[in-house]
Amino acid sequence: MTVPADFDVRQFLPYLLNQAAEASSLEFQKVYKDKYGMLRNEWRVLFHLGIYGEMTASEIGARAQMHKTKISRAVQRLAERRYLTRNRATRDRRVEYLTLTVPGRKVYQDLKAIAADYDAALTEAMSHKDTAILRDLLARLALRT
Amino acid sequence: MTVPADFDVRQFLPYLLNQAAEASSLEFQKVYKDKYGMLRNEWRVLFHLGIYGEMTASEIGARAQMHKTKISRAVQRLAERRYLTRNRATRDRRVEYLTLTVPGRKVYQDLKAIAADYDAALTEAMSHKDTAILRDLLARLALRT
DNA sequence: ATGTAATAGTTGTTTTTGTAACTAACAAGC
DNA sequence: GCTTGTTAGTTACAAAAACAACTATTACAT
Repeated sequence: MTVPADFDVRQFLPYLLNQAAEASSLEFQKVYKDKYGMLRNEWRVLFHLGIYGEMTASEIGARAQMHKTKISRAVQRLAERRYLTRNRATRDRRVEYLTLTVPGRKVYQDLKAIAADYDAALTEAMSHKDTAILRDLLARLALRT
Repeated sequence: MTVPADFDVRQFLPYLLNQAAEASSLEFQKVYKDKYGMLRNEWRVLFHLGIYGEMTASEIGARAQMHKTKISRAVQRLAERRYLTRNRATRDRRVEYLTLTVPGRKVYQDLKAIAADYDAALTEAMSHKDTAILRDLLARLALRT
């Protein structure tokens, strides 16, 4: 709890993180927004289903650290667009299994490829070692919740 | 444009950045929200004025990369709470000089101290060298806009 | 001097988010 | 079986953000 008298708020980690997150999200956001009319939460749900296959809303919530209302609305919109299908579980009828449709998987593959390119562009000016450190620290910070 | 077939979207930098930003902002957000009823944009405006002293809204916008409507509304609320005063410039009467009041500066000092502690807690588990890399890369990513 | 464009900041309207309350289904104890 | 508590997901309402249009003032070219 020792507070250095000269602490510079411009170096405050949450501030830097938010700035970097906003700046780096902008360009890619335009892709899924303009090209597919998707919101960020929808893109997140989509890509979790793309990675893990069939999942329930709660499972997505646990993985993505998203609140259930966000997921509920994202799923609704993705279902309207026919990017995923919902299947009520027989064993526990509260639960719904979510699966990407063929068009949904196509969108996922497309966005994933664009994301890969964009990620490469973002890290272009960084050393391989530094980006590894960056990703590791970010993942750890994200888990801190 | 070489896309590795095995690109893992979970490692996508904007995603990691957003996750880390959200997680690390949460706790501190509670402080300025619960203790001072402030929004994030207000805290940002406040701390820019705390650092740089008298500024105009546009100057804050340029430094913080915030849109002018965000600043306008943040300034309004900070003025209502008497945390800052607005002074119309005589030379160019479109411009307003913003300055923290004594209570405003007090709030800034308090939040800054808490931020320092919190920053220390966040980086506790990281090596000094790694946090330096982290801050540097984040700052660079933020500038990329 | 006068019309046109640019800048500083505000306001209004629409989206999106956050919070809390809700329904439906299950689980466990009695 | 029946009450009580828990979980999955949805919906309603309030708060906040995004976006566009606006006013006032200055700058600049003719």
